[in-house]
Amino acid sequence: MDIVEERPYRFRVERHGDMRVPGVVFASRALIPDARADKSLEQVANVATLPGIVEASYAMPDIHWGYGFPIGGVAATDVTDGGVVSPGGVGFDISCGVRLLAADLTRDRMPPPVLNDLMDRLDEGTPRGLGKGAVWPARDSGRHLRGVLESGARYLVELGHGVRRDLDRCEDGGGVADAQPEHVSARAIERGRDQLGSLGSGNHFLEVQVVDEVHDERIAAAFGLRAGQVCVMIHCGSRGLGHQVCTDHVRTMERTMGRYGITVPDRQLACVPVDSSEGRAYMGAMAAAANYGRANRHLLGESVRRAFHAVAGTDVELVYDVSHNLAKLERHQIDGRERELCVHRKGATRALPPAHPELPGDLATVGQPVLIPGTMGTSSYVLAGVPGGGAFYSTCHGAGRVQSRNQAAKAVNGRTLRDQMEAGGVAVRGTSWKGLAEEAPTAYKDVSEVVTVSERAGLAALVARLVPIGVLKG
DNA sequence: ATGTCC
Repeated sequence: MDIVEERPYRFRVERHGDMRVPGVVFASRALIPDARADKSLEQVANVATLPGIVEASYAMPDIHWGYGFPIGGVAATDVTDGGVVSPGGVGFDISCGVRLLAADLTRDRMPPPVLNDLMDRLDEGTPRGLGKGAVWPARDSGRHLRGVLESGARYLVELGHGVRRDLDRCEDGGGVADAQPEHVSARAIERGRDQLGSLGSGNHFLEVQVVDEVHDERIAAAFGLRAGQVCVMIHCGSRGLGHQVCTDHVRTMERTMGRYGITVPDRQLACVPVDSSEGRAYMGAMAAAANYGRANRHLLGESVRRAFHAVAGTDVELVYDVSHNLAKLERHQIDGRERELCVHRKGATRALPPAHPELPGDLATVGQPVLIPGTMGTSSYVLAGVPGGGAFYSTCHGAGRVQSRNQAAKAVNGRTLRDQMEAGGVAVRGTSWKGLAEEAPTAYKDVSEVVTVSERAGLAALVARLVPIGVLKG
Protein backbone atom coordinates (compact mmCIF):
# COMPACT_ATOMS: atom_id res chain seq x y z
CA MET A 1 0.00 0.00 0.00
CA ASP A 2 1.29 3.43 -1.03
CA ILE A 3 1.14 5.98 1.79
CA VAL A 4 2.26 9.59 1.23
CA GLU A 5 2.76 12.25 3.90
CA GLU A 6 0.80 15.21 2.45
CA ARG A 7 1.75 17.44 5.35
CA PRO A 8 2.53 16.83 9.01
CA TYR A 9 -0.24 14.76 10.62
CA ARG A 10 -2.00 14.05 7.32
CA PHE A 11 -1.20 10.94 5.27
CA ARG A 12 -2.76 9.87 1.99
CA VAL A 13 -3.45 6.29 0.99
CA GLU A 14 -3.12 6.41 -2.81
CA ARG A 15 -6.00 5.13 -4.87
CA HIS A 16 -5.59 1.54 -5.99
CA GLY A 17 -7.89 -1.25 -7.11
CA ASP A 18 -11.54 -0.20 -6.91
CA MET A 19 -11.00 2.80 -4.65
CA ARG A 20 -13.17 5.72 -5.83
CA VAL A 21 -11.37 8.26 -3.61
CA PRO A 22 -8.07 8.23 -1.73
CA GLY A 23 -7.75 7.38 1.94
CA VAL A 24 -6.67 10.12 4.35
CA VAL A 25 -5.25 9.24 7.76
CA PHE A 26 -4.75 12.03 10.32
CA ALA A 27 -1.92 10.72 12.49
CA SER A 28 1.67 11.05 13.54
CA ARG A 29 4.15 8.56 12.10
CA ALA A 30 4.03 6.74 15.43
CA LEU A 31 0.24 6.41 15.38
CA ILE A 32 0.02 5.03 11.82
CA PRO A 33 -1.09 1.40 12.30
CA ASP A 34 1.46 -1.29 11.57
CA ALA A 35 0.13 -3.02 8.45
CA ARG A 36 1.58 -6.34 9.61
CA ALA A 37 -0.32 -6.37 12.90
CA ASP A 38 -3.48 -4.49 12.04
CA LYS A 39 -5.65 -4.53 8.92
CA SER A 40 -7.22 -1.13 9.56
CA LEU A 41 -5.45 0.69 6.69
CA GLU A 42 -6.78 -2.01 4.39
CA GLN A 43 -10.21 -1.20 5.80
CA VAL A 44 -9.68 2.51 4.99
CA ALA A 45 -9.00 1.46 1.38
CA ASN A 46 -12.03 -0.86 1.34
CA VAL A 47 -14.35 1.93 2.52
CA ALA A 48 -13.04 4.10 -0.34
CA THR A 49 -14.72 1.71 -2.82
CA LEU A 50 -18.25 2.38 -1.51
CA PRO A 51 -20.74 3.85 -4.02
CA GLY A 52 -21.18 7.61 -3.72
CA ILE A 53 -18.26 8.23 -1.35
CA VAL A 54 -16.94 11.80 -1.59
CA GLU A 55 -13.58 13.45 -0.81
CA ALA A 56 -11.83 10.59 0.94
CA SER A 57 -12.12 7.63 3.26
CA TYR A 58 -10.89 9.34 6.41
CA ALA A 59 -9.28 7.93 9.57
CA MET A 60 -8.68 9.64 12.90
CA PRO A 61 -5.46 9.31 14.96
CA ASP A 62 -7.01 6.55 17.10
CA ILE A 63 -7.71 4.30 14.11
CA HIS A 64 -7.81 0.56 14.75
CA TRP A 65 -9.40 -2.54 13.27
CA GLY A 66 -13.20 -2.83 13.40
CA TYR A 67 -16.16 -4.61 11.83
CA GLY A 68 -15.91 -3.69 8.12
CA PHE A 69 -15.02 -0.03 8.67
CA PRO A 70 -12.06 0.85 10.88
CA ILE A 71 -12.85 2.30 14.29
CA GLY A 72 -11.80 5.92 13.99
CA GLY A 73 -13.24 6.06 10.46
CA VAL A 74 -15.25 8.82 8.79
CA ALA A 75 -16.89 8.38 5.39
CA ALA A 76 -19.47 10.54 3.65
CA THR A 77 -21.59 9.48 0.68
CA ASP A 78 -23.63 11.70 -1.64
CA VAL A 79 -27.29 10.80 -1.07
CA THR A 80 -28.45 12.15 -4.43
CA ASP A 81 -25.71 10.30 -6.31
CA GLY A 82 -26.42 6.72 -5.25
CA GLY A 83 -24.52 7.13 -1.99
CA VAL A 84 -24.85 4.21 0.40
CA VAL A 85 -25.36 3.75 4.10
CA SER A 86 -23.59 0.87 5.85
CA PRO A 87 -24.30 -0.33 9.39
CA GLY A 88 -20.62 -1.29 9.61
CA GLY A 89 -19.84 2.43 9.28
CA VAL A 90 -21.72 3.12 12.49
CA GLY A 91 -20.81 0.06 14.51
CA PHE A 92 -22.77 -2.32 16.68
CA ASP A 93 -23.05 0.11 19.57
CA ILE A 94 -25.21 2.73 17.86
CA SER A 95 -24.76 6.21 19.40
CA CYS A 96 -22.17 5.01 21.87
CA GLY A 97 -20.88 8.22 23.36
CA VAL A 98 -20.02 10.38 26.30
CA ARG A 99 -21.94 12.59 28.72
CA LEU A 100 -19.97 14.99 30.92
CA LEU A 101 -21.48 16.57 34.02
CA ALA A 102 -19.81 19.22 36.18
CA ALA A 103 -20.56 19.50 39.90
CA ASP A 104 -20.66 22.82 41.71
CA LEU A 105 -17.69 21.93 43.90
CA THR A 106 -13.94 21.58 43.77
CA ARG A 107 -11.70 18.70 44.74
CA ASP A 108 -10.87 20.10 48.21
CA ARG A 109 -14.51 19.48 49.14
CA MET A 110 -14.19 15.82 48.18
CA PRO A 111 -11.87 14.28 50.84
CA PRO A 112 -11.57 10.45 50.88
CA PRO A 113 -14.53 9.76 53.24
CA VAL A 114 -16.88 11.92 51.13
CA LEU A 115 -15.55 10.44 47.91
CA ASN A 116 -16.06 6.93 49.23
CA ASP A 117 -19.61 7.77 50.26
CA LEU A 118 -20.25 9.24 46.80
CA MET A 119 -18.73 6.19 45.10
CA ASP A 120 -20.97 3.88 47.14
CA ARG A 121 -24.04 5.89 46.09
CA LEU A 122 -22.97 5.87 42.45
CA ASP A 123 -22.24 2.15 42.78
CA GLU A 124 -25.85 1.55 43.89
CA GLY A 125 -27.34 3.97 41.36
CA THR A 126 -25.47 2.73 38.29
CA PRO A 127 -26.60 -0.69 37.03
CA ARG A 128 -23.86 -2.21 34.92
CA GLY A 129 -22.06 -5.31 33.68
CA LEU A 130 -23.44 -8.05 31.51
CA GLY A 131 -26.23 -8.95 33.92
CA LYS A 132 -29.66 -7.40 34.08
CA GLY A 133 -30.74 -4.32 35.93
CA ALA A 134 -31.38 -0.74 34.92
CA VAL A 135 -32.34 2.62 36.41
CA TRP A 136 -35.78 2.05 34.95
CA PRO A 137 -37.61 -1.19 35.69
CA ALA A 138 -38.83 -3.09 32.62
CA ARG A 139 -42.48 -2.05 33.17
CA ASP A 140 -41.57 1.67 32.99
CA SER A 141 -39.33 1.14 29.97
CA GLY A 142 -42.07 -0.86 28.28
CA ARG A 143 -44.63 1.89 28.75
CA HIS A 144 -42.29 4.65 27.63
CA LEU A 145 -40.09 2.88 25.09
CA ARG A 146 -41.96 4.24 22.08
CA GLY A 147 -41.47 7.82 23.26
CA VAL A 148 -37.81 7.16 24.05
CA LEU A 149 -37.18 5.68 20.60
CA GLU A 150 -38.96 8.61 18.93
CA SER A 151 -37.25 11.46 20.73
CA GLY A 152 -34.63 10.25 23.24
CA ALA A 153 -33.76 12.53 26.14
CA ARG A 154 -36.34 15.09 24.94
CA TYR A 155 -39.10 12.64 25.85
CA LEU A 156 -37.58 12.10 29.30
CA VAL A 157 -37.41 15.83 30.02
CA GLU A 158 -41.09 16.13 29.03
CA LEU A 159 -41.81 13.40 31.60
CA GLY A 160 -40.03 15.49 34.24
CA HIS A 161 -36.63 13.78 34.29
CA GLY A 162 -33.94 16.44 34.05
CA VAL A 163 -34.31 20.06 32.97
CA ARG A 164 -34.81 21.86 29.64
CA ARG A 165 -31.30 23.28 29.71
CA ASP A 166 -29.95 19.71 29.54
CA LEU A 167 -31.31 19.44 26.01
CA ASP A 168 -29.35 22.52 24.87
CA ARG A 169 -26.26 20.66 25.99
CA CYS A 170 -26.99 17.51 23.97
CA GLU A 171 -26.07 16.80 20.39
CA ASP A 172 -29.31 17.04 18.35
CA GLY A 173 -31.10 18.63 21.32
CA GLY A 174 -31.21 15.22 23.02
CA GLY A 175 -33.03 13.38 20.24
CA VAL A 176 -32.21 12.43 16.66
CA ALA A 177 -34.91 13.49 14.20
CA ASP A 178 -36.73 11.10 11.86
CA ALA A 179 -36.51 8.05 14.11
CA GLN A 180 -38.71 5.18 12.92
CA PRO A 181 -39.39 2.79 15.80
CA GLU A 182 -41.41 0.58 13.43
CA HIS A 183 -38.09 -0.53 11.90
CA VAL A 184 -36.75 -1.66 15.29
CA SER A 185 -37.46 -5.40 15.55
CA ALA A 186 -39.46 -7.03 18.34
CA ARG A 187 -36.30 -8.79 19.47
CA ALA A 188 -34.40 -5.49 19.70
CA ILE A 189 -37.28 -3.99 21.74
CA GLU A 190 -37.26 -7.04 24.00
CA ARG A 191 -33.51 -6.70 24.60
CA GLY A 192 -33.86 -3.00 25.36
CA ARG A 193 -36.79 -3.27 27.77
CA ASP A 194 -34.79 -3.99 30.91
CA GLN A 195 -31.59 -2.07 30.07
CA LEU A 196 -32.71 1.57 29.98
CA GLY A 197 -30.36 3.33 32.38
CA SER A 198 -27.47 0.85 32.43
CA LEU A 199 -23.78 1.21 31.69
CA GLY A 200 -22.93 -2.11 30.05
CA SER A 201 -19.41 -3.52 30.10
CA GLY A 202 -16.14 -3.50 28.17
CA ASN A 203 -14.64 -0.02 27.85
CA HIS A 204 -17.78 1.67 29.15
CA PHE A 205 -17.36 3.46 32.45
CA LEU A 206 -18.57 6.10 34.82
CA GLU A 207 -15.77 8.14 36.37
CA VAL A 208 -15.64 10.89 38.96
CA GLN A 209 -12.97 13.19 37.55
CA VAL A 210 -11.20 16.42 38.42
CA VAL A 211 -10.30 19.18 35.95
CA ASP A 212 -6.53 18.81 36.14
CA GLU A 213 -5.31 21.17 33.41
CA VAL A 214 -7.10 23.95 31.58
CA HIS A 215 -5.53 24.61 28.19
CA ASP A 216 -8.00 27.27 27.07
CA GLU A 217 -9.57 29.34 29.87
CA ARG A 218 -12.06 31.16 27.65
CA ILE A 219 -13.52 28.03 26.09
CA ALA A 220 -13.44 26.08 29.36
CA ALA A 221 -15.41 28.85 31.07
CA ALA A 222 -18.01 28.81 28.30
CA PHE A 223 -18.32 25.03 28.77
CA GLY A 224 -18.80 25.58 32.53
CA LEU A 225 -15.42 24.10 33.50
CA ARG A 226 -12.71 25.44 35.81
CA ALA A 227 -9.50 24.03 37.32
CA GLY A 228 -10.03 21.73 40.29
CA GLN A 229 -13.71 21.17 39.56
CA VAL A 230 -15.27 17.76 40.22
CA CYS A 231 -16.95 16.21 37.16
CA VAL A 232 -18.58 12.95 36.17
CA MET A 233 -17.97 11.34 32.80
CA ILE A 234 -20.33 8.63 31.54
CA HIS A 235 -19.26 6.53 28.55
CA CYS A 236 -21.91 4.09 27.30
CA GLY A 237 -24.21 3.31 24.41
CA SER A 238 -27.45 1.68 23.31
CA ARG A 239 -26.79 -1.75 24.88
CA GLY A 240 -28.53 -4.82 23.45
CA LEU A 241 -31.12 -2.78 21.55
CA GLY A 242 -28.57 -0.99 19.37
CA HIS A 243 -26.63 -4.22 18.87
CA GLN A 244 -29.76 -6.01 17.66
CA VAL A 245 -30.71 -3.15 15.30
CA CYS A 246 -27.26 -3.40 13.71
CA THR A 247 -27.45 -7.19 13.44
CA ASP A 248 -30.95 -7.11 11.90
CA HIS A 249 -30.16 -4.51 9.25
CA VAL A 250 -26.75 -5.94 8.32
CA ARG A 251 -28.55 -9.23 7.55
CA THR A 252 -31.16 -7.49 5.42
CA MET A 253 -28.51 -5.57 3.49
CA GLU A 254 -26.36 -8.67 2.91
CA ARG A 255 -29.41 -10.21 1.21
CA THR A 256 -30.53 -7.16 -0.78
CA MET A 257 -27.47 -5.16 -1.83
CA GLY A 258 -27.00 -7.28 -4.97
CA ARG A 259 -30.34 -5.95 -6.24
CA TYR A 260 -28.81 -2.48 -6.31
CA GLY A 261 -25.81 -3.75 -8.25
CA ILE A 262 -23.48 -3.19 -5.30
CA THR A 263 -20.45 -5.36 -4.67
CA VAL A 264 -18.07 -4.75 -1.77
CA PRO A 265 -14.56 -6.07 -1.08
CA ASP A 266 -15.56 -7.24 2.41
CA ARG A 267 -18.90 -8.80 3.38
CA GLN A 268 -18.84 -6.69 6.55
CA LEU A 269 -19.27 -3.57 4.39
CA ALA A 270 -22.85 -4.59 3.55
CA CYS A 271 -24.66 -1.45 2.38
CA VAL A 272 -27.56 -0.16 0.29
CA PRO A 273 -28.33 3.29 -1.17
CA VAL A 274 -29.46 5.73 1.53
CA ASP A 275 -32.36 6.53 -0.79
CA SER A 276 -33.80 2.99 -0.91
CA SER A 277 -36.43 1.27 1.21
CA GLU A 278 -33.79 -0.75 3.11
CA GLY A 279 -31.56 2.32 3.47
CA ARG A 280 -34.35 4.48 4.85
CA ALA A 281 -35.43 1.64 7.17
CA TYR A 282 -31.91 1.40 8.60
CA MET A 283 -31.60 5.18 8.98
CA GLY A 284 -34.92 5.24 10.88
CA ALA A 285 -34.05 2.29 13.10
CA MET A 286 -30.55 3.65 13.71
CA ALA A 287 -32.01 7.02 14.77
CA ALA A 288 -34.37 5.22 17.16
CA ALA A 289 -31.50 3.20 18.65
CA ALA A 290 -29.49 6.43 18.95
CA ASN A 291 -32.38 7.96 20.89
CA TYR A 292 -32.35 4.95 23.19
CA GLY A 293 -28.62 5.54 23.72
CA ARG A 294 -29.18 9.25 24.48
CA ALA A 295 -31.99 8.38 26.92
CA ASN A 296 -29.76 5.76 28.52
CA ARG A 297 -27.03 8.32 29.26
CA HIS A 298 -29.67 10.84 30.36
CA LEU A 299 -31.12 8.47 32.98
CA LEU A 300 -27.64 7.57 34.26
CA GLY A 301 -26.90 11.30 34.49
CA GLU A 302 -30.05 11.85 36.55
CA SER A 303 -28.91 9.08 38.87
CA VAL A 304 -25.57 10.89 39.24
CA ARG A 305 -27.42 14.10 40.15
CA ARG A 306 -29.32 12.29 42.92
CA ALA A 307 -26.05 10.89 44.31
CA PHE A 308 -24.40 14.34 44.44
CA HIS A 309 -27.45 15.89 46.09
CA ALA A 310 -27.52 13.13 48.71
CA VAL A 311 -23.82 13.13 49.53
CA ALA A 312 -22.67 16.72 48.96
CA GLY A 313 -25.89 18.71 48.59
CA THR A 314 -24.61 20.18 45.34
CA ASP A 315 -26.01 20.76 41.87
CA VAL A 316 -24.59 19.07 38.81
CA GLU A 317 -24.79 20.76 35.39
CA LEU A 318 -24.56 19.06 32.04
CA VAL A 319 -21.48 20.12 30.04
CA TYR A 320 -22.39 18.15 26.92
CA ASP A 321 -23.51 14.80 25.53
CA VAL A 322 -22.09 13.64 22.20
CA SER A 323 -21.91 10.29 20.43
CA HIS A 324 -19.05 8.80 18.45
CA ASN A 325 -20.90 6.01 16.58
CA LEU A 326 -23.49 7.41 14.19
CA ALA A 327 -24.42 8.15 10.59
CA LYS A 328 -26.13 11.47 9.87
CA LEU A 329 -27.60 13.31 6.95
CA GLU A 330 -25.68 16.61 6.75
CA ARG A 331 -25.21 19.33 4.18
CA HIS A 332 -21.61 20.11 3.20
CA GLN A 333 -19.86 21.96 0.38
CA ILE A 334 -18.31 19.53 -2.10
CA ASP A 335 -16.50 21.03 -5.11
CA GLY A 336 -18.16 24.38 -4.42
CA ARG A 337 -21.65 22.90 -4.33
CA GLU A 338 -23.78 22.15 -1.26
CA ARG A 339 -24.77 18.50 -1.19
CA GLU A 340 -26.69 16.22 1.13
CA LEU A 341 -24.29 13.66 2.54
CA CYS A 342 -24.65 10.62 4.73
CA VAL A 343 -21.72 11.10 7.11
CA HIS A 344 -20.67 7.89 8.88
CA ARG A 345 -18.68 8.43 12.06
CA LYS A 346 -17.50 5.24 13.70
CA GLY A 347 -15.27 5.83 16.67
CA ALA A 348 -15.12 9.45 15.58
CA THR A 349 -16.71 12.46 17.26
CA ARG A 350 -18.59 15.28 15.56
CA ALA A 351 -16.79 18.56 16.27
CA LEU A 352 -18.79 21.58 15.05
CA PRO A 353 -16.84 24.84 14.65
CA PRO A 354 -17.77 28.18 16.25
CA ALA A 355 -20.83 29.86 14.68
CA HIS A 356 -22.20 26.61 13.29
CA PRO A 357 -26.02 26.97 13.03
CA GLU A 358 -26.63 23.76 15.00
CA LEU A 359 -24.88 25.09 18.10
CA PRO A 360 -26.86 26.80 20.87
CA GLY A 361 -26.27 30.56 21.07
CA ASP A 362 -23.99 30.51 24.10
CA LEU A 363 -21.59 28.08 22.40
CA ALA A 364 -21.49 30.04 19.12
CA THR A 365 -18.24 31.83 19.94
CA VAL A 366 -16.37 28.74 21.19
CA GLY A 367 -17.53 25.72 19.15
CA GLN A 368 -18.94 22.36 20.14
CA PRO A 369 -17.66 20.57 23.24
CA VAL A 370 -15.94 17.33 22.21
CA LEU A 371 -15.65 14.67 24.89
CA ILE A 372 -12.81 12.17 24.67
CA PRO A 373 -12.94 9.30 27.16
CA GLY A 374 -9.48 8.05 28.07
CA THR A 375 -8.44 4.66 29.25
CA MET A 376 -9.70 3.61 32.68
CA GLY A 377 -7.82 5.35 35.45
CA THR A 378 -5.63 7.57 33.21
CA SER A 379 -7.09 10.80 31.85
CA SER A 380 -9.83 12.10 29.59
CA TYR A 381 -10.07 15.28 27.52
CA VAL A 382 -12.44 18.03 26.56
CA LEU A 383 -11.78 19.52 23.12
CA ALA A 384 -13.65 22.04 20.99
CA GLY A 385 -14.58 22.09 17.31
CA VAL A 386 -12.45 24.42 15.15
CA PRO A 387 -13.06 26.38 11.94
CA GLY A 388 -12.13 24.43 8.84
CA GLY A 389 -11.92 21.14 10.73
CA GLY A 390 -11.28 18.40 8.17
CA ALA A 391 -13.26 15.20 7.65
CA PHE A 392 -16.69 16.89 7.79
CA TYR A 393 -16.04 18.34 11.24
CA SER A 394 -14.94 15.16 13.00
CA THR A 395 -12.18 14.22 15.38
CA CYS A 396 -10.91 11.28 17.44
CA HIS A 397 -12.96 9.42 20.06
CA GLY A 398 -10.50 7.90 22.51
CA ALA A 399 -7.31 5.97 23.00
CA GLY A 400 -7.80 2.91 20.81
CA ARG A 401 -6.74 -0.60 21.72
CA VAL A 402 -3.30 -2.04 21.05
CA GLN A 403 -3.92 -5.33 22.89
CA SER A 404 -6.92 -7.63 22.51
CA ARG A 405 -9.11 -8.34 25.52
CA ASN A 406 -7.60 -11.79 25.84
CA GLN A 407 -4.04 -10.48 25.65
CA ALA A 408 -4.79 -7.87 28.29
CA ALA A 409 -6.54 -10.35 30.60
CA LYS A 410 -3.50 -12.66 30.41
CA ALA A 411 -0.98 -9.87 31.01
CA VAL A 412 -2.75 -8.18 33.92
CA ASN A 413 -4.29 -9.34 37.19
CA GLY A 414 -7.52 -7.46 37.90
CA ARG A 415 -7.11 -7.49 41.68
CA THR A 416 -3.53 -6.13 41.42
CA LEU A 417 -4.69 -3.44 39.01
CA ARG A 418 -7.44 -2.40 41.44
CA ASP A 419 -4.91 -2.21 44.29
CA GLN A 420 -2.53 -0.11 42.18
CA MET A 421 -5.30 2.31 41.24
CA GLU A 422 -6.50 2.58 44.85
CA ALA A 423 -2.91 3.20 46.00
CA GLY A 424 -2.73 5.98 43.41
CA GLY A 425 -5.74 7.67 45.02
CA VAL A 426 -8.45 6.39 42.65
CA ALA A 427 -11.49 4.75 44.26
CA VAL A 428 -12.52 1.69 42.23
CA ARG A 429 -15.93 -0.01 42.08
CA GLY A 430 -15.85 -2.86 39.56
CA THR A 431 -18.05 -5.87 38.92
CA SER A 432 -15.58 -8.43 37.55
CA TRP A 433 -11.80 -8.86 37.98
CA LYS A 434 -11.43 -10.15 34.44
CA GLY A 435 -13.41 -7.21 33.07
CA LEU A 436 -11.12 -4.84 34.96
CA ALA A 437 -7.95 -6.55 33.64
CA GLU A 438 -9.24 -6.36 30.06
CA GLU A 439 -9.42 -2.59 30.36
CA ALA A 440 -5.92 -2.10 31.80
CA PRO A 441 -4.26 1.11 30.54
CA THR A 442 -1.42 -0.99 29.07
CA ALA A 443 -3.92 -2.43 26.55
CA TYR A 444 -4.47 1.01 25.02
CA LYS A 445 -2.65 3.74 23.13
CA ASP A 446 -1.81 6.88 25.07
CA VAL A 447 -4.92 9.08 24.81
CA SER A 448 -2.78 12.21 25.36
CA GLU A 449 -0.84 11.45 22.19
CA VAL A 450 -4.07 10.84 20.24
CA VAL A 451 -5.50 14.16 21.44
CA THR A 452 -2.29 16.10 20.75
CA VAL A 453 -2.12 14.73 17.23
CA SER A 454 -5.82 15.54 16.68
CA GLU A 455 -5.10 19.15 17.60
CA ARG A 456 -1.99 19.37 15.43
CA ALA A 457 -3.89 17.84 12.53
CA GLY A 458 -6.36 20.74 12.81
CA LEU A 459 -9.32 18.57 13.82
CA ALA A 460 -10.08 20.12 17.23
CA ALA A 461 -8.69 22.42 19.93
CA LEU A 462 -7.50 21.24 23.33
CA VAL A 463 -9.58 22.70 26.19
CA ALA A 464 -9.04 20.69 29.37
CA ARG A 465 -7.60 17.50 30.80
CA LEU A 466 -9.61 15.55 33.35
CA VAL A 467 -8.15 12.92 35.70
CA PRO A 468 -10.20 10.30 37.57
CA ILE A 469 -10.53 10.06 41.34
CA GLY A 470 -13.21 7.35 41.17
CA VAL A 471 -13.85 4.62 38.60
CA LEU A 472 -17.05 2.62 38.17
CA LYS A 473 -16.75 -0.30 35.75
CA GLY A 474 -19.17 -2.81 34.29
C1' DA B 1 -19.63 -3.28 21.84
C1' DT B 2 -22.95 -7.72 22.61
C1' DG B 3 -28.01 -12.53 26.57
C1' DT B 4 -19.23 -12.74 23.14
C1' DC B 5 -23.42 -18.45 17.97
C1' DC B 6 -30.51 -19.43 17.11
